Amino acid sequence: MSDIRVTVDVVIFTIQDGRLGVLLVRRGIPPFEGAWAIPGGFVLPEEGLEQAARRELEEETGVREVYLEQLYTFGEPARDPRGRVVTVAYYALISPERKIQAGSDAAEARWWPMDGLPELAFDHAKILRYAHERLRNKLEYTTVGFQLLPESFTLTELQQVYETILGRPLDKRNFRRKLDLLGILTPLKEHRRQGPSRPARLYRFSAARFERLKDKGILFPF
Amino acid sequence: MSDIRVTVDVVIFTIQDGRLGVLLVRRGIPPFEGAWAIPGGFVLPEEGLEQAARRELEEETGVREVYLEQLYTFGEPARDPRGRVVTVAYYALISPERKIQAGSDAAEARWWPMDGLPELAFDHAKILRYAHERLRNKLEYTTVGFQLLPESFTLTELQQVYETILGRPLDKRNFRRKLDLLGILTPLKEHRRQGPSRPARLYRFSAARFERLKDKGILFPF
DNA sequence: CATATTAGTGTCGCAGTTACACTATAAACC
DNA sequence: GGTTTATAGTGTAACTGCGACACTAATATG
Repeated sequence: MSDIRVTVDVVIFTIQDGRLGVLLVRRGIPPFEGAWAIPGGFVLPEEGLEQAARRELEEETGVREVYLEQLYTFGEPARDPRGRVVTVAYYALISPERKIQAGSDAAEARWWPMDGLPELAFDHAKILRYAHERLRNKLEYTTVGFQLLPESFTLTELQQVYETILGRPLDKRNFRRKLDLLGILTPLKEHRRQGPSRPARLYRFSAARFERLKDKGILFPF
Repeated sequence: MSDIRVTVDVVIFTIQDGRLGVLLVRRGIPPFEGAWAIPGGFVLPEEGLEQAARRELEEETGVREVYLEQLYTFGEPARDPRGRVVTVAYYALISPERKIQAGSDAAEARWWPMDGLPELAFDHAKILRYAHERLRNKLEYTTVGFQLLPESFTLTELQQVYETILGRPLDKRNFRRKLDLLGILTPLKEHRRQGPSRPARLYRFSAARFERLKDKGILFPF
């Protein structure tokens, strides 16, 4: 009697040539035929919620072991015209190098920039807004930003990720000072050459260092 | 086929003679017969999730219009031995003066201090830990603390609420200075007399003032 | 060799935070 | 009514973190 259909929806963020992008799939059938939707699907009977979200994520993008966090659960009775559906929304961050096969199954799927979204099905516009806001907040006090970059990156690239998501420019020297104080970056020997200018040193995120800081309650202050 | 039972559980916090307290109900039937549990119940077919949580809250305590926030959704396949149950957990804050009728229906219900909990049913210990942590975090940057106090209160009482939940002592002068700077308290004419000592001035929270600050992005820094 | 382009670096002022100790007031007691 | 007792209430100084700000360094390109 009080059984309800339960789905997971996964907001998959990435960095799209300097902008924040999100993966959407196009609906081929009503309701909202032709509109775009957040990838998701039913939770299987023997499957945990996060497990279901990871399965959906892998089906859509082919990637595993990415940052994934529960966002919120949406359950307005009228959110799906076909009947009662409660959806547990997650969001994931994947680095541009990994977004190999957007849309492996038959459905049409593509990346959209967050500042130029198409028409969205159901209450998915609301879910996306909420996910974006959560990401912004999370960025201010954690290191999730690294999840959106490849393993090695330059400081300028890292700063651009932060500026993109926060939607405001950051001061280069202040940005670098804070990173330096945190001591969570390991400089590499290599440099990145691009165009007629000084090459930038590559760094990688040193998770071990970060874990120690996190244990002391020190987080990421941007 | 992928229908799942969906419940809401509501962690109801209050202040218990200077300590953080939570309302629990005793289970009269297996599984976990005799153990204590977070009040909750099934989501009705035509009912939103928050609406369901408010209904449970009112059934247990008789109070409405309290602070209520979605906490997290727990859905491990094995969390309920009777079958698949996904629970959307909420937490609520109610002031001591309002906790009139703990356990209005037949079930045994009582307040427990968070630092001396009984044995808990299902994964409810985990849910409580998570709720406590969320409350602590929330307290650091919002004004939810006021929700746990009666309409008028002394500064010492307010400070005790913060110390109780944060689990650390705060400096009296610094605490008062911050409140003064925020300007969200209105002093009243009355004082509270208790025992052989100087009476403390009563204050009340001025929500209007707070809303203006919130709009500017200024929050509560403890 | 000159030019263009991005990388990389230090300081100073301000604001917010912490640490810290004494006086004020009313009730209770004798 | 004077003394005792208990809690309320108040200011300052050092420190720390944060923002604002401009020039030199290194390589590719033509």
